[in-house]
Amino acid sequence: MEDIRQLSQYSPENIEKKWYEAWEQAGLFAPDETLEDDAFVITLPPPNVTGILHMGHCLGNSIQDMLVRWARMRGRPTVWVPGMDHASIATEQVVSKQMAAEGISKREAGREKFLEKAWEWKDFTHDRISQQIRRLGCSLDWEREAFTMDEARNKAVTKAFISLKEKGLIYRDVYLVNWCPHDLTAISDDEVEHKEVEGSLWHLRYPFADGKGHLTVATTRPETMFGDVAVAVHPEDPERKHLIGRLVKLPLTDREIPIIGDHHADPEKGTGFVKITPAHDPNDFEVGRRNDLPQIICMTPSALMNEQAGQFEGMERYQCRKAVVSAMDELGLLDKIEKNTHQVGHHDRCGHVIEPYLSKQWFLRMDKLAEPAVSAVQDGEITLFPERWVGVYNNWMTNIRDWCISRQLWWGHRIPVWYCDDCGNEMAASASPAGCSKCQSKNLTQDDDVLDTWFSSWLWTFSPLGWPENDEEIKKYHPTSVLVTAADIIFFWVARMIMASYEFLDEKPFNEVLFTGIVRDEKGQKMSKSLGNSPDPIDIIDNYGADALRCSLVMLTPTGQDIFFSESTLEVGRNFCNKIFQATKLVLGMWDEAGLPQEATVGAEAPRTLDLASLGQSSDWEQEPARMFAQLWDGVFGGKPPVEMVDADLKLEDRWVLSQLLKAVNEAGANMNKRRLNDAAYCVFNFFRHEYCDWYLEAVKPRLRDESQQGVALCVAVLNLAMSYKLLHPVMPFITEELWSWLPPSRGYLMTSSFPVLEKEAPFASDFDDFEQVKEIVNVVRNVRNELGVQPGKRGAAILRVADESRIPGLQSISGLVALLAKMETVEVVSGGEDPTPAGVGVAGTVEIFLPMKGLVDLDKEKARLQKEHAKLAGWMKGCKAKLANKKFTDNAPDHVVQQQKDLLAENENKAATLLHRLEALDS
RNA sequence: GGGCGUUUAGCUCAGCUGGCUAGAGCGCUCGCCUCACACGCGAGAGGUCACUGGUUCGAGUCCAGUAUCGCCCA
Repeated sequence: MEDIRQLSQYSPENIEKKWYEAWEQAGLFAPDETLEDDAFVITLPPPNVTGILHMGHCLGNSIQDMLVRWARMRGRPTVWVPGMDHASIATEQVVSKQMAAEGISKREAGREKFLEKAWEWKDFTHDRISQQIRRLGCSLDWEREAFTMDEARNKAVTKAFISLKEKGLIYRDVYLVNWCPHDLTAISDDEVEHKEVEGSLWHLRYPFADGKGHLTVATTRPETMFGDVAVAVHPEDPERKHLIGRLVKLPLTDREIPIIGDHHADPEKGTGFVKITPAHDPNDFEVGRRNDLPQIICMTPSALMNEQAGQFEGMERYQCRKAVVSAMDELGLLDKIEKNTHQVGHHDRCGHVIEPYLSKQWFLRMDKLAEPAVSAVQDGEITLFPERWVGVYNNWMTNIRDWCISRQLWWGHRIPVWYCDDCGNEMAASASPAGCSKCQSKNLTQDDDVLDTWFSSWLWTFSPLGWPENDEEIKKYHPTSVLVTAADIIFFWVARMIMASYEFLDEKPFNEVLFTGIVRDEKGQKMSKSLGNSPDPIDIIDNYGADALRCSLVMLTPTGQDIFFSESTLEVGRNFCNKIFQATKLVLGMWDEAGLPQEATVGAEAPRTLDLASLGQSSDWEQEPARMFAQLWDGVFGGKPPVEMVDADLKLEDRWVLSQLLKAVNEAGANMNKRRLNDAAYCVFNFFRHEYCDWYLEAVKPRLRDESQQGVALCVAVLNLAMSYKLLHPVMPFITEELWSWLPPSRGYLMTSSFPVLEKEAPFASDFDDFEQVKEIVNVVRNVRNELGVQPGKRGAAILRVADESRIPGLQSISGLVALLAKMETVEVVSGGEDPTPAGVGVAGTVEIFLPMKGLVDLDKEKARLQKEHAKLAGWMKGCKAKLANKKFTDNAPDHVVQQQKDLLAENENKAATLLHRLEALDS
C-alpha cells in the first residue's frame, strides 16, 4: 500500500486483480440471505461461445454490474447469474472452418466427431470469455453459472418442446423456408437480412401453346423458370383476363403451363403477367396454395440446378441465370432488360443469398403465445426503456408469424422426436423411447435436426434458476428484476422471452428491459467479431484499467443511444481515476502528518443502509452542524470522528461542500431511479472534480497545515472522499474499494457497505449562497487579471466595494477565502469613496471589484474589455425590459418568473452603471 | 411502401413537466511545471438550436408540414 501511495500517477495494475479475488473468496458475489429485502436478480444475457467479447458486451456488462452493485449497496440480496450461449449456427461455422483448415470435412468426420471438436472449442472460448468478464469486475455469482447446452438447460429445452407439442403449438410441415445454401440449413425470418442489390428485370417471352403469338413475363430470377407451374394475370385485368385458361409453352423445357387468374398479379406492374414458381418464391408459394398448383423444385440444397433444368443441370444458380438469359436471347425470346434495384435476403451469419426453399421443418405457432406478451407491455406490467421501443415491439408482435425452429445442424439441442421405422409413428419424448408406442417396434430413429438457438435462450430468465426442477429458486428469484440488452435483438430474444415466461410460468420474466446503445467504431460500424473492429477488452483493461473502461463507457453513452468508440474515449475515465487517486493522496498525506489515528475510533460497524433524510431536517444541519456531521460520520464509518468539534469548527467551505455532496447524493439516486445511468455517473464526477477538488480542497489547504484546524478539515475531507467512493463504486469498483481501504476510519468492504440515499433536497441553503458568492467574486478577479494579462506571480491587492455599509462585515468574513482562491495579497472591503485608479474593474452581483495596478498601461485594452462587457449587459437588459413592459407577460407569467426578470434587470443595471462610470473615468 | 428515430458549438452529445442570458466532454486559443494531480490548473473564443408555418405573454422544448440522415419491417 505504501508503494502505491508514492506513485506520481494512478496505476490499476496489481489493484484490480487483487480485489476481484478478495471479493470472490469472501463470498460477496452470492446473495446475502440474511437481508430481508426483495432480491435483485439479473440473468446475464449469455454471450456466444463463438469468440471473444467486444466493446458492446463491455457496455452491457458494465451497466448490469452498476445496477447490481447499486442494489447490493442498498441492502438487497443480489443474484446475478452468469451463463453462455452455444450459438448453434455461428459456432458450427467456426468449428467447421477449423476442421477444414486441418483438412477434415465435417460430413466425413460425422456427427459424433464433430460434436467432440465443438465441445473442445466451447471449453476454450468459455474460459477466455469468463476471464474477460472477471477482468471487467462484474460481480456475478459464479456458483450459479449455466450453459445453454448443459444438462439442466437441456432438460428445460426438452420440457418446453414437449409441452408445446402436446398443446398442438408445434407442428411439422412442408413449407417454403429461408434456406442458406452455404450452411445447408433453414433459418428463421429474423435471421434474414434484406439488402438492396443492383439487379435487372428480364422480360421473357413465353409462347402460347397453340403457336399463335406469345406473352411476356418480367422476372428478377430467370433461373427459376424451370420451377414455373403457371403464369398469373389479375382476374379483373380487362386487357388480359380473357387469356385465363389458355396454355403457354415453357421455353427450354417440354412443359406446358396454364394461365391463371390471381390477385397477386398487378396489371400496373411489369408486364401484367407474372410467372408462378411456388417452390422458390414466398408470394408464389401462396399463389400455388390458393390455386392448387404443383410445386416443382429446380435446385439442390446447395443451390445447384437439378434435373428439372435439363441441359442446365449441375450449374450454380447465378451461372445458370446468365446461361438461361443468353439461351432465351438466342431463341429470340428475350424481350428486353431493365435495370432494377431490389431487396435481396442474405443470411445474417454468413452473408450468402438466401434461397426460398421447400422443405419439411418444425414450426411453432406464435399468435396465441403473443397475446399475453403484448398486453404485459401495454399494461405497463413490463416497462421498456427507452420507451420508444414499445412501438417497435407492438408492431412486430401484432404481425407475428410462425417460427421455424428446426435447423439442419449438429451443434445444438437435438429435436426430441423419434420416428418408428416400421409404422412411421412420431413420438416426442424426453429420452429415447424403448419401443414404438403403436407397433412396439424397436426400430426407432431420432429426428436429425437440432433446434434454433433462441429456442433455448428464450427460457433464459428461468432455465438458469433450475426450471423445471427447482421450484424453490424460481419462487425466490423469478420474475427477475431487469434485462439489459441491445435493441437489435428485441425480436429474436426479448419478445420471445416474454412469451416463454408467460407460457411456462404464467408470469413475466422481468420487471423492466433496459436497452443499451450499440457500440460502433469511429466509422460508425457495429463492433463485431466478423469485422474484427473491436479491440480485445483485455488489452484495453491492461492499458487503462477496468474502472477507466467502465467509467468512460457509462459516462459517454447517452441513454439508449449508440456510442462511437475510439481509444481516446478511454482517457476521460483514466484521467478521472488519477484525479481521485491524487485527491486521496493529498488528504491522507495530511492526515498522517497531523498524526490522526490510523484505525477507526471504537464503535459499531456502519449499518448496511444509509438514509440521509433520517439523519435530520434541513434546519438541524444549519443550527447544529457538528452534531449532524457526527451522525453522518457514524452512518458512513460507524463510530465517532477522531477529533472533537463544535459547531463553529465547521467553516463556510465545510458546510458548503457537505451541501454539495448531499446534492450529488440526491441527484445520483434520482438518476439511477430514472435509469439515466450516464447522468448518475456524471453528477458524481462533476461533484468530485469541479466542486470537491477545484474549490473545497483549494479552500481548505491552509487549514490542513494549521494544527488548530487541521483535524476538523481533515474529517470533512475524508468524509467526502468516503461518500464519493460509495457513489462511484457501482461504476468504478476497483479503485474505490482500494482507496476506501486506505481511509483510516474505514472497516470492511466498500462493496457491501451502504449506498447513501437522500430523496429530498439537500440542506445548507444559506451557506450555499455565501460560498457561491465567494466563487463569483473569485471568478471575476481571475477573469480581469487574465484579460489584462497580469502575471500570475504578481499577487497585488483587491478592493471590494458595496453601496450598502451593512454588508461590509459579511464580505470581510469571506475576504480571506477570496484572497486565497484568487491568489491576491490583500482583499479590502469598503463602502463609498473615490474609485481607485489606475485599476482593473469588475462587478460580481452588487459588489464592485477594483484591482489597483500601477503597471496598468494598456488603457485601450481595458476600455475594449469594459465596452464588450457593457454591450453584453445592454443586450440582456433590453430583453428584460421588453418582457417587463409587456402587460401580457406580467399578467400571465407566474410571479417567480416575473420577479426573476426584475432581479435580473436590477442586477444588470447596477453592473452596467459601474462599467459605464468606469469608462467615463478612463476617457477623461 | 409501412413504422421508429435523428438533426443544438469544429467533433460527440445533454437540455426530463414550455420561463434559457442554450450547457458538458473532447478539440482549439492564451497564460501557468502554484509544494495531490501537465492523465493537471486558470482564462477565453466558438451556436439564427435543419427549414417553414402555427399555438402561447413566452418555443431548442408543444403542434403541423418540408428537408436530411439513420435504423427496423415488408
